[in-house]
Amino acid sequence: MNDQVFSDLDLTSLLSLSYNSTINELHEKLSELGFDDIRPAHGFMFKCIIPNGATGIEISEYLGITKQAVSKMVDFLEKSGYVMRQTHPTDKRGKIIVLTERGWLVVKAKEKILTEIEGRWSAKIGSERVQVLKGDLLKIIFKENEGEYSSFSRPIW
Amino acid sequence: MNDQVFSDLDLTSLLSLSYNSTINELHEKLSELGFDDIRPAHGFMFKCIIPNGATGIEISEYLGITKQAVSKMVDFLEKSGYVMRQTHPTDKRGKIIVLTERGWLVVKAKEKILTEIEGRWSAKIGSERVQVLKGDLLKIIFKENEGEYSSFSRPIW
DNA sequence: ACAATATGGTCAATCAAGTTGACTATGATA
DNA sequence: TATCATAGTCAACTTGATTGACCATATTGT
Repeated sequence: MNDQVFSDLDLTSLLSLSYNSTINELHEKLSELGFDDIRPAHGFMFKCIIPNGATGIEISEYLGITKQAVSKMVDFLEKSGYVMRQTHPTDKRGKIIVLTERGWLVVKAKEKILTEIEGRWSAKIGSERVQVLKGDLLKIIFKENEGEYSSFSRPIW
Repeated sequence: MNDQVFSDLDLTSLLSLSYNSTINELHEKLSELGFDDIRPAHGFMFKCIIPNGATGIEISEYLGITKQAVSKMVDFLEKSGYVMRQTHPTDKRGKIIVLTERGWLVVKAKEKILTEIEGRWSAKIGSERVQVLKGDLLKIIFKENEGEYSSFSRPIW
């Protein structure tokens, strides 16, 4: 196999590498803190739940998977103590998924870790450049013609 | 569920969104060109194969999956005409996976599409800024302390 | 030289995370 | 109030990975 020439990477590969290395570091650190059963998709779900809970259907639309798959994920996360199913206040068919105390702990830990990582980047390229970077990425994901953000790709965590 | 405030996204989410939207667009366009059976992992494998072929073990290390999983992928890609297994020139145990003509076609198409996308970005934020962006991302994925690029995250395509 | 061990690849069984389809209970509507 | 729609769960299946066993060939140590 040919060696990868890093200085010649296209933008897509660079985005992939930087994103993946961030997510890997995040989950390594979470693992060290005892949250070793949390996968990226779980954090993605937490983002949908925060701050006031969400129904299974809402989560499934957010994650882009079926409601049955969400139900299985919630089974797992409920068993491991991160979320709870609550009865829906107005709709007796529905349930609301909310974070438990442990769920909030992992969310706080995630924020701390990501802040650290972003801080390391600021130390390396300067915080102004990080702001420019964020602004540029924001412009890039904004679909010029359609005037809205791309719908098929969603942030994890 | 709370609405996503796009202007307040952290860097990780921005990287995820921009990466995913790029990959989605790439595969949509490939699909239109008739390469609808190609998944991102396949393109990743092509990158390892180019330009002189690779053994199954090499590919498995590159992709970070088992050699058995690679073998199945190669079965699929061979059946659909993108790669071939060749006998290894010196090691009678081994085989070399190489691209077929159709395999090269999809690689060329991918390059064209990614160039278009990067060009669109240049048109939007300016090509100098795209260069800065690339340089910054490169610095970010370079692990300062260890003096080497992060090993667990690899580019797709 | 050759016995012991390591390596490349495949086969088979299994696992994990998703899917589709069927169903129940409740809600909304003609 | 009869009908249709919706939220959630159960069960069966699909897919892309895994582990373990195996064969053929290479490499190594004595």
